[in-house]
Amino acid sequence: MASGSRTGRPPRTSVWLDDRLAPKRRSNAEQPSGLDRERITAAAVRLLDAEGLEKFSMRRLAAELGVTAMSVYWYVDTKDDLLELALDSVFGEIDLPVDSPDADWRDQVRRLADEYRGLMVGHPWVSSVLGRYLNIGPRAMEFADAARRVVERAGLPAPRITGALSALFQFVYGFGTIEANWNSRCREAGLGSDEFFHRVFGKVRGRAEYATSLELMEQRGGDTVDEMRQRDFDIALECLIAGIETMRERGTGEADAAPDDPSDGAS
Amino acid sequence: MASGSRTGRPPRTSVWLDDRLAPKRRSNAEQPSGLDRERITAAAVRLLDAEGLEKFSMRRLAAELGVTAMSVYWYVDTKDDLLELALDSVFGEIDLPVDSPDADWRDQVRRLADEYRGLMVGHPWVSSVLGRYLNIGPRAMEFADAARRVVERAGLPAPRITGALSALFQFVYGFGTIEANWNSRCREAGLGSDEFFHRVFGKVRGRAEYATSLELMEQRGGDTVDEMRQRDFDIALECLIAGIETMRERGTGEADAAPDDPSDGAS
DNA sequence: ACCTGAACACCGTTCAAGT
DNA sequence: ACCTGAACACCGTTCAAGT
Repeated sequence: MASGSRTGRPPRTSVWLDDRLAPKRRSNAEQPSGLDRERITAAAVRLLDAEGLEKFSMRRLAAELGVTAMSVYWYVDTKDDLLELALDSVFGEIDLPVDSPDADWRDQVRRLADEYRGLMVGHPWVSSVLGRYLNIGPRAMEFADAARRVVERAGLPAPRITGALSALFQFVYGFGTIEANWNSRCREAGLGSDEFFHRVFGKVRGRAEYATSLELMEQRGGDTVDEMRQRDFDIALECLIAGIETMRERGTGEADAAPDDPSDGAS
Repeated sequence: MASGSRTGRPPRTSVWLDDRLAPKRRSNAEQPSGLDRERITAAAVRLLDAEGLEKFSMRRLAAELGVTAMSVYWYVDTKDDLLELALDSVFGEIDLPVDSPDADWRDQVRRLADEYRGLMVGHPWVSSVLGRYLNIGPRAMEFADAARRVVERAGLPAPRITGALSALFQFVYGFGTIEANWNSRCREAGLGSDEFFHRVFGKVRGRAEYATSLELMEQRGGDTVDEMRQRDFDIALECLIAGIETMRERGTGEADAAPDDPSDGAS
């Protein structure tokens, strides 16, 4: 009945949880072809960046490494595993804030949000991969821990911290997804952001369904698409930070812990 | 040089912008096989719901319709076009608020957010499709218009409205993506949300990288995964609403319009 | 106008075989 | 221990042909 069991073996959950090859992950390049997990992952990231997730294939990757498609399977169980490895590897690019209790938590939130957004814009395939897997690799966990420490310093009651984290970083995720997708389409069309915008804009002019949206756009005349986007991001982020500040001491808690559980302040 | 031009014809942007077949979209089922766009789209949605985006294929869909794979191509240019049609069709399920100026905008925001989240959870493929295409179908536009009208009623200065919209709905998008993905994995594993959680939880116990996350989880003992998720969603949404309220009159505008443009209050 | 069949250029992955 | 080649069961899409 369970759809994942048609091949006999149980459905995979994540490289980080059930990787048959994990212990043999020696990075010594003593192999005939100089292959190892790091080299494969790095090549995957390079290819994903250059050609996109759609065109990425095990065969294409193997060719890039000068090797047969099946050689890669010696180091990696499945394509899914490889994508998870690539995902976690780019999380390593994020510059995490040092734990300085004198710094303003708001600035640190802004910096983390910028870093996260930058990751998604810099690697347009990240959004899609993030949405497909569990994202529990070691570097993603470091990022999550850092984010939690920063938001904890805002002084929220404990049960609200995960909600605030969710508001912040799910927003950045959604924003980065749209932005990365837009950029990819521009690249495919061989156009700059503004040229592509005006092409879409032009095709839609005069159609009733788009009247109000067009109107909204014309009010913001004079700016580039990138400027509008940056401003929306900044405003949204300030909105979130201000929202978090209001939740520090407000006693209401309609949405807080279960109705008959008064242990909100527990460490 | 542009990567999209390898096939000779220009890269597609959207069914809604360059659909060669648009005018012939007659819905009279006078065809030999009773096929038309609506029937095809409906079947696609059914199949996507039942088996997921990964397993969805033109051949599989054709089989479901009792027809050859290539028959579908008479009504639809590409698989991408079909996915955009399916996406817009489920946007039609969203129950839009009537324009009642006496209702509290906060309640209407909560309702729209719930509807949007419900759409993504009810159709786990929606998140992925949303992240890949432009989402400018007629029903998606109606939703966007409704959202804009609701947020406008919060009384923000005009240049902040799109930022606030972004904060709200990109958050719901991100949240819904994670949630839908989690649910899909549970279904694949043939487990309930809590059982699946405890499986992952168990595999990770004792590993240093996961120590702080596990600690965080244990503090919330006693609740089901769904309850925790619902609470995070509610708290995040209240955080966003509170944030929007603080942006109504605050004069700072560090992130507002361009520095030398004082025309903020323009209609 | 609508539908089919065969074909092209791909996929991820398995498996037996090589070194 | 590591890598290859052939094969399986698929893809999206084109194109010439049928009715």
